[in-house]
Amino acid sequence: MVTIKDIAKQLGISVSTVSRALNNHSDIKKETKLKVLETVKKLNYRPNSIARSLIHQRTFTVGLMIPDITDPFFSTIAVGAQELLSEQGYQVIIGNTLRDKDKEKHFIDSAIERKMDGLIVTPDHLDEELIELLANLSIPVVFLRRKPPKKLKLPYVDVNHYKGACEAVEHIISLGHRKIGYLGMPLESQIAIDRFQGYKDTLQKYDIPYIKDFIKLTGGRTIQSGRETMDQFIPKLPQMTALFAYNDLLAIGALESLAHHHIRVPEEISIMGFDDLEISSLYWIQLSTMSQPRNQMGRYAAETILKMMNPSVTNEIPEYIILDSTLVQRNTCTHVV
Amino acid sequence: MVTIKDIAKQLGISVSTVSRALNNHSDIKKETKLKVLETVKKLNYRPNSIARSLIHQRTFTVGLMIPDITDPFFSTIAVGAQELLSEQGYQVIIGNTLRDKDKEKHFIDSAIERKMDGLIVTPDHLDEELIELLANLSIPVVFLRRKPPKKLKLPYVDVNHYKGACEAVEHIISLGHRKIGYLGMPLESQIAIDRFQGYKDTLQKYDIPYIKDFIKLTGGRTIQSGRETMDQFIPKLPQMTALFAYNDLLAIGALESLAHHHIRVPEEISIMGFDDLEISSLYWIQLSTMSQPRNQMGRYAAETILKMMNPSVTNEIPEYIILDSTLVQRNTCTHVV
DNA sequence: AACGTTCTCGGTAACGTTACCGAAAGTCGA
DNA sequence: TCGACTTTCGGTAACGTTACCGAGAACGTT
Repeated sequence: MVTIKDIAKQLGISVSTVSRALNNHSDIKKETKLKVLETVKKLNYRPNSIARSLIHQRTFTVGLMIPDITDPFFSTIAVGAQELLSEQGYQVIIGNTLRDKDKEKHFIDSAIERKMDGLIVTPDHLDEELIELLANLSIPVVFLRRKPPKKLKLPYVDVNHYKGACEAVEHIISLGHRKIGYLGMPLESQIAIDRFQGYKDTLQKYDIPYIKDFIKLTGGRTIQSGRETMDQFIPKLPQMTALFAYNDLLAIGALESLAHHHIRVPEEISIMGFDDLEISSLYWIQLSTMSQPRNQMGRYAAETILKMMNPSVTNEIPEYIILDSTLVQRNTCTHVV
Repeated sequence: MVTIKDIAKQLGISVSTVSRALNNHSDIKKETKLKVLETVKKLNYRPNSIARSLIHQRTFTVGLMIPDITDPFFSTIAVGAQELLSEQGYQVIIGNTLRDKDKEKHFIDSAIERKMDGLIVTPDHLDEELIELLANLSIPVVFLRRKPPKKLKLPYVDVNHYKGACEAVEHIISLGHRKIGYLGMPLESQIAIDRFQGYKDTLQKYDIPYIKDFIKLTGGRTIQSGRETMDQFIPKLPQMTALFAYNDLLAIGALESLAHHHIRVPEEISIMGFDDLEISSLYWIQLSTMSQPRNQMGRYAAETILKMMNPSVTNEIPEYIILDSTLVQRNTCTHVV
């Protein structure tokens, strides 16, 4: 490998002079600087950022821990974060955890040992061990899509799931529906709780009775599980005129089930999703849904971590950034007949 | 930051002894080793892999350059590569180029400066400059989804696009079709050339005349552009009984267009795709297609780069790995009436 | 008791780079 | 021509770690 020493030797000058030439210091003659740059090209020298990192105690890398890059939801967030960070010279290291606890822990370990400058995380398994790990971290951390436990006192970026659910249900109600079901996830995550609460509170706000038979919770977060759960819904269907799903995947699963049972959407039942995935705008689906600003979430998380990594008086670090989701009206939600 | 020095100081021993304790060397007393490990825990010491890299001249990082992580096609490849590499202690750094030439160049630059141990690339803009850059690289490089130019002499992993196209068209023919159109990409990439050639050669093999009007090439690789191009096809449609599309996105665009024009698939026309995306198995689409072993491609690329990074006599480095695609029969391809 | 062997440890240099300090050379005005 | 200042450079130490060599202690053998 060609190093700064080789250049110094070649020109008969010292390494410190070469270093200064390469880093645009002022105390160097223009002539020698040019000679150095010339030799750099000739020898195809490339600075070793490893050595640089060791001195500066900065690696210009940021870790981004997400559950699944295969999921367009998260990859879009990742792209948003990456765009901003790479503009600032940071390398983004994606940790794909597949919602596996050991992988989450392993990634944070690796972030410590590789001396990343910051960390953006969407942890799934936030148990005592992981909290302890994050608490002892000496680098900035931003939470994404999850409020950090009080103990941690870290900034976070999320959308207002509660408000989004309220608006979704409110829209359904504004179309005249009164018998509105909910197809959701078990109340194990805060997001699931918030969206369900939004559903319930909005019903109450409009004096619509809460009917337990209109609620069905699924196991997985896949189209398949949405479909299977909807199959169980079908018998009670005549009473229901609209259904609010926890997310687009479940909604699409429901659409599959309904199509399979020859129940017309939206004529016989209206369906509302949450997320606005790419596939939701497909010709055959055209799902009405709440769109989340995914790319922006990534960007805001990046912006926050940048502020934390480069502290200055003028840069206030926000406690949290809560974004709004927006209603996207397509073809699965219409006036009750 | 707590370093190896702090541990040495705390115990009144030398840093080299601590280092040997941490690296399982034999010339150390069990007693002192235990004391060291104890202090490591007490002080929450973490080895600094940056410093380690500097000495060992290895960073245990591998760069993975892909056009778009948002595309499930590439993210699945990435996951496959990541699985294998992280098992071996490597960190994967994903470079999302968005098919932008500057970003490709920038990522390779960054790979050099950060002293990555290896590189897996799917370059889009393989011009002289980029070839030169790759040629001067002192680290192993594996090409993915693209044959490297002769000048480079690097191993590559790909599927046999020609053979896949042949099998697809052969399957269509076996269903009795003789009037088979092609909806493709401009012949700018090798993949586009191979698939088109497979289409043409198979027609010839079965003495089916090649009709120019049955060929339409699109601009983009999106559903949208597939749809728009299909709209132009519609007038000539009565003569055609089947259509082979360059990939699933174009095929789905075609399905949209056909649905919009109330032309029934597969009753009036059969459609065949290539790639087997997740959405192709959706209830409303059920696209017959050629499935590419995406995860495996990533794994093989990882396996190859691992062999190159850890040379030994027993490990032969393959010149190339060509995988087969497999026919997935769904509902868009049926017997001609 | 003297010897060779094994076990255990410390000191030093090195990886590639930059910060810092001091010194030599050049410049300028009086 | 002299001092003061500026310009330009080199040497050294440091970042955190490991490889290498040599030395002392402990041990057993004759």
